[in-house]
Amino acid sequence: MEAKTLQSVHDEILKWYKTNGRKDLPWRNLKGENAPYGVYVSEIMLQQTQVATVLGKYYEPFLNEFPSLEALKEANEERVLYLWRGLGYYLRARNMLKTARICGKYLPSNPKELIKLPGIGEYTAGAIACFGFGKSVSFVDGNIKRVLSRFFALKSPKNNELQEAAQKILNQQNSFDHNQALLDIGALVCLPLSPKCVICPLQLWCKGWQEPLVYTQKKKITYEVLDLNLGLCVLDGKIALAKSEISLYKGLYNFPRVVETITDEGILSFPFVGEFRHSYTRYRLKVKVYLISDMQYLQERVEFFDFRELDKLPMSSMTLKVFDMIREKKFLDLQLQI
DNA sequence: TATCCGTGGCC
DNA sequence: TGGCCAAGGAT
Repeated sequence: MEAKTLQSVHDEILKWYKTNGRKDLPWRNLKGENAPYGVYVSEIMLQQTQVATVLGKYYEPFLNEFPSLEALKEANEERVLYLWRGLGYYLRARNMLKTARICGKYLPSNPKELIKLPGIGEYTAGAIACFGFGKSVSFVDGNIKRVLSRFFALKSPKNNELQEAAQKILNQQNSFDHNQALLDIGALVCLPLSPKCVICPLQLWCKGWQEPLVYTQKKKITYEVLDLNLGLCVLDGKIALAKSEISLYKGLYNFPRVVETITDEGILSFPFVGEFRHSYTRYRLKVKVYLISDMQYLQERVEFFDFRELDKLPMSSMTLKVFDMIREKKFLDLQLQI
């Protein structure tokens, strides 16, 4: 691309950004020495997660409780996971704590250093360097990948080709607005299935706009349906929960699974509390909850919690759904007072 | 390289 | 309603 053309591309991108870009994102308006930390928190939360979700319930409460990397460093893991309740991909939260403890007071500003930290990959390292430290660096996320693939007509491009494309089109004079503009164009204009090429500031130079779907083909997900039988076990007004030690929901408190016992009636003969559907990644769960009075029918080692302690524990959305269901059914009201 | 790791919202 | 998606990283 000629220098003159590139200049026009940069101008159009920034012009579009000034009138159409998202200026309301709190992590794009941070000042002072803690700006990199705020950007860091936002970038981790935004991994595979919608902006609206992060904005709604998670970003500000987290920054209020842990306003700096130094504050986060002193946190205990359960509290960090608690603030992550329902956000998903809980490894992110545990890795943030690890990173804070490794770094101490400040994050490094160099992408090559950032990427060595747990939970920070190629995209996040570049985004922190650019948005947090004002470095003139390029990076590629799902949005930018789509924009660049279409712009340069790259069919199933390899990672290094995308990185080179991003570097080639980077606006060194204003990388912050340029990169944020590319993210916004991807999110608002260059949509996966129905791109709005008519209003796109890049259409004049885009090599892929006439057949945009060619560049966004994805693998089909094979969903799997699973039954999950959980036990509601209450002793002396306390409820049994198991802290996960496997990668799924690691560090969170879950209802224990029930051992399968074959009876004449069917698989399980325990009193039935209720059921609901829940899905995660490629699994569709039908979750059934049974009342269990004998711990020997529980598959996991459990701890017992008073109902007053429950609201302080880190939990997944699935576990919160179990509590919602119990509450709705007025089940165990007397025993648990919930 | 492919799979695992969550969730809520959309149509 | 069910398939699909959204500012990825770790293994």
